[in-house]
Amino acid sequence: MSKTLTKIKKEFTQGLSQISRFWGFPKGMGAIFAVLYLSPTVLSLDEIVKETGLTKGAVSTEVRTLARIGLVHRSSKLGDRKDYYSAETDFYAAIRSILQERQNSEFDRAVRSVKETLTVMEENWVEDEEWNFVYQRVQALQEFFDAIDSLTRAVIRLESLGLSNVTKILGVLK
Amino acid sequence: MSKTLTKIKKEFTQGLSQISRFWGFPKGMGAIFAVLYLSPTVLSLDEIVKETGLTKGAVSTEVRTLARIGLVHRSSKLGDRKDYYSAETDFYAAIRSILQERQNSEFDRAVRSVKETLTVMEENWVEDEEWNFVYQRVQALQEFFDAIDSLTRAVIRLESLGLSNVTKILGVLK
DNA sequence: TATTACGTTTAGTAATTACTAAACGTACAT
DNA sequence: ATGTACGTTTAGTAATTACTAAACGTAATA
Repeated sequence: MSKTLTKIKKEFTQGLSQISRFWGFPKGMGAIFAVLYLSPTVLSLDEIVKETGLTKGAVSTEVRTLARIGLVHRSSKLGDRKDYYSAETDFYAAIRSILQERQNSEFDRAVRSVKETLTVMEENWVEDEEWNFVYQRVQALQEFFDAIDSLTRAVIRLESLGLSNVTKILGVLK
Repeated sequence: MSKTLTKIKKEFTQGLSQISRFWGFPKGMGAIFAVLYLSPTVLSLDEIVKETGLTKGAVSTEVRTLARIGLVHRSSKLGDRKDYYSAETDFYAAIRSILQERQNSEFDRAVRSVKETLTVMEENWVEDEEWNFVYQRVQALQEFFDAIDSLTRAVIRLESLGLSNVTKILGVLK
């Protein structure tokens, strides 16, 4: 019977690995999270190594980024120098955390560059048909990015993006 | 003067390439879209090749997937066997299209596998502490996925996810 | 001060993904 | 039917990313 449980855990882990890869994260990251998520107790780095089959190095770095984005938590026990890890179970909190993380990233730099293009054009304005066309298009894209940005900021600001809020949104969208 | 415009276009294209890569698409895809987006006229495949510096093969395949997800449109002129491409300018429409695309994908399969885990457990139920624990966790994740799924479906259903709707959402989220 | 038990870093390898170059297929034009 | 102008497919290469193995640093323990 517990044999079955092991199998179920393995399948679940595979599923999360795929989802992880789909969102552009290493699949090992999904596996690590899955193992922690299904564990009733906190796990040490070596235990994660054993469960996932990854090496210590890989788990060390990936568990760190998982902690950074808030999907796992690191803790320690007194008189024990191992670190212990557990999964965040509030996924909405995790999403917020991920969004926040992404705001400071490469992506934001790129989005800013669009805005800069816009100001550069305004400062060196040329009265020209194509110039005008390009300007309008860049502007439209920039407005779109701004809308997205407002949305993510709003989500980040929420204390809790719980089911209730999701329901509210669904209500508005009818 | 037009020299400046060329430069601006290039910078813009680079920005979109980065954004594209950030979201897990090939950076060439971003470049192709950028070129089309800034062009006042529809462009043939060879023109895109010239503008992006990619090869015909690459542009051919990537422009196809761009068309599939609705970010560019293919058209043709009578008495001309070239295909011509233009960029979708309604980004909200594009988002809808992308979401729709993703629903039929690998991702959805993985999400379904979580649900299957759940039913498998229900059918082979074992009265056991850990079993119970695992079941509850899997169930919680599944509910989360369902919430996300409702949201994306709602977004897809909207005829237009315009600024007005975004504003509405922001209003609800306060 | 040496030993042990850990986590981290690093240097190299495997796997994946994006891309190129060129062959190919097709339809139209001669 | 042959040549030409296109888009597509394919087979191989380059670049990137995920991972491994092992050296390393550090702090507690003897």
